[in-house]
Amino acid sequence: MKVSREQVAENRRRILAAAGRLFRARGFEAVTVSDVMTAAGLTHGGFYGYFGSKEDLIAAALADVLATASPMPRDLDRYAEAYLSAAHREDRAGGCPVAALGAETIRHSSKARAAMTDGLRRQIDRLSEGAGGADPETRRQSAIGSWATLVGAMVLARISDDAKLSDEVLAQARAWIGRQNGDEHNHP
Amino acid sequence: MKVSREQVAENRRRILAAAGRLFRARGFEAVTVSDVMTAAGLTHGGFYGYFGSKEDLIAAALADVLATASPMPRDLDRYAEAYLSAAHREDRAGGCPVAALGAETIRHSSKARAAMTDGLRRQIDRLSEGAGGADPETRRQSAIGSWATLVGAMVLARISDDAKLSDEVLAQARAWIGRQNGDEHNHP
DNA sequence: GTCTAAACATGACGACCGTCATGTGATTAA
DNA sequence: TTAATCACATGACGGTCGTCATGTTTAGAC
Repeated sequence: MKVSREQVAENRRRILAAAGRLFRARGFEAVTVSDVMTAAGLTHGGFYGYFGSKEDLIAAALADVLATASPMPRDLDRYAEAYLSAAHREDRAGGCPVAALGAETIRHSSKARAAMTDGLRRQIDRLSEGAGGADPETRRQSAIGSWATLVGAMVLARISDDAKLSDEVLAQARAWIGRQNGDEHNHP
Repeated sequence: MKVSREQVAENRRRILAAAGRLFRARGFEAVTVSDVMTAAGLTHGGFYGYFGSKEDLIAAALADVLATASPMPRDLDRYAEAYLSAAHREDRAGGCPVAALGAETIRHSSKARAAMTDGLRRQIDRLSEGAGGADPETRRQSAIGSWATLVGAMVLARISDDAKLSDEVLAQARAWIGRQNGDEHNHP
């Protein structure tokens, strides 16, 4: 049962996409190689024709998800509004890989960690462009501070089993970021 | 081989302490019941005299760690300085359980999640006391925004395999929080 | 059209984990 | 001092997971 070249390419894409979603939803360790292959429409045996090990898949899936980042809105406030939404909080499988898997990545391969670090660098650069202020160093500070706030607020909002508290965390974090940016413009 | 009443109490304390450290260091799933019992100086068989299941242990260990929070410094800036330190970044096993396990807790028992939510509520209250500003609602916003920034910055700093970038994340997040508090005092 | 190599399904393997049954020896209450 | 209880060690059980060997089928080259 050989398969066409295009089919192979699409299978690889499907495996990566399935792994990316499953890992974000359940974490690296709770997802089985068999789970990923089944979700990709295959059986577990073919896996090792695509990746050398589960650890390799983790690194590849992370790099894949991080490569296709969401488009950057005009400014940081718009980005925060979209990121800190209830829809994003509910959609772990399709949401930010840093908020879902950031804390777990440290314990895996150096390639997985390198992929995350690369994503962090690119995200800081992207957010710097959308930050207010003339001084590049100030914009970089806003980018790092805002990104930390966004990731942390999403983790906290997902922790809370009290919907009211969870909503408040999202709203207050949005306001907190807005307060920073607003202050920026008002400064001499 | 019975054991004295005090020994039982100390064993329980040792099991919880070992579980708290191991979970923070390796995550819930990578830690074995046997690992915890060995670290507590016992063998795996006695575990089910103390807890009904591993899931129960997770909830109890989380509640235990969250109950003994670090003392609140005078103001939010001092707290951020201590939290966003290189020492804390390195000490996963003894550090903040939210930064280490927050994202994973969602996938476990409702008791574990409730313990985390309770910890979040208490932390917001604690940080509100150290926040600047006269208006209680503004102080609460500073507490939530700062806490999100602290947790997120620690996650990001631990992700980076580039020490320079990791240090910068900690420093910029500290400055970002300080900018908020500083602005606060200067406002009319 | 034939041959070959490759992709995937099936199935099996060793290892490990959570859990529980049983035995044993010390503690505590009488 | 003795009897009954209880905490823990030992060991075993299903179940599951990552990985690999093998067989089967078909795409692609000649």
